[in-house]
Amino acid sequence: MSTRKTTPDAAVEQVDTSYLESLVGYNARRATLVIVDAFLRNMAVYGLRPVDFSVLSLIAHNPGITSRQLCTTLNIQPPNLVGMISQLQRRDLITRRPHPNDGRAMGLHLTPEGRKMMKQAEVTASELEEASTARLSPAERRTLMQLLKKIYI
Amino acid sequence: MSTRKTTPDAAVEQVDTSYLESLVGYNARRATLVIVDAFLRNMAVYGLRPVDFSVLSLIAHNPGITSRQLCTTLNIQPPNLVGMISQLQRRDLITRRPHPNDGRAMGLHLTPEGRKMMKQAEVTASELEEASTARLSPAERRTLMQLLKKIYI
DNA sequence: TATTGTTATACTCTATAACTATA
DNA sequence: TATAGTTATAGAGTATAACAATA
Repeated sequence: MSTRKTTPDAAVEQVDTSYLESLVGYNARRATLVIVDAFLRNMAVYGLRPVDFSVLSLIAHNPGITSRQLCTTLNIQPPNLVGMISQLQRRDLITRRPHPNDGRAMGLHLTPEGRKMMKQAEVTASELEEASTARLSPAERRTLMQLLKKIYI
Repeated sequence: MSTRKTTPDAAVEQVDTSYLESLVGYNARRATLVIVDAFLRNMAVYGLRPVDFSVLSLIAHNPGITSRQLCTTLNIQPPNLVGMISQLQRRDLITRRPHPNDGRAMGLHLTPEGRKMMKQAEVTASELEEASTARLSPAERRTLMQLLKKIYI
């Protein structure tokens, strides 16, 4: 049997997070959550979540893109895109036209209203980026994106 | 009425993602998903999701921490932590002991089995970090974490 | 009166199986 | 036989309201 005295429990005053903060994954997740939160607040006026903005932005810069291409690019499961597309169509932000080469697919395009809204939304997104990275210099911001790309590309 | 000819739709061959890739939020989210995916695969042998690992790691480095402190530190809603804690307790990885100063709270501690498992799990997590950031030099890895902290702290 | 931990519950997000129309 | 889009559905993740016990 042990002769060591049993130390009474002490309360934790300050939580030590140094180990978790030494992990890239933890830091990347925390930073992402902060930016996504800011995005949700600032994009609420357009009624756009991050995924809606990504979808509309890809359609804006790739007129005629198909749902399949959106799914592959954004890692969305096809069934989960269906509702988003029909909602954006009901809001008269996008139209679906027959694909020129593939009778199974539909090409997605912004409507004039969609174009007008995205022009403003991309300005808001840029302002939001500036605010989220306010403590970074332009050079640090470029470095950060290069390093993040080295992880996921 | 317009005299402009209607251009027939063209198919999108290569999806242009350059705009999205100019946003820190997009890059941070994509990098996080890659690391989380690797985490899920490598930590499955321990039956730990990222949140379980974070909780156990904080308990390991802060013996006696309360549920409330875990929630605040990890941005978890208290009702969502209850199930995790009881599951970790059922797996005999943690114990709950009365808090020394606060009769409402319970102090959380690792069991010997919990300590043994987390010792291995943290080694796996470190290996995983190395693999996820294999294309980064040690200096770049340090820079990346500094820049991410500048966003979320 | 405020806080810790809890239950119940709802809402969102994500994933899978199976179908149709076309390639 | 494979692929684009769709439906139905299940599971995981996240959020809010309300309560008992204690501060």
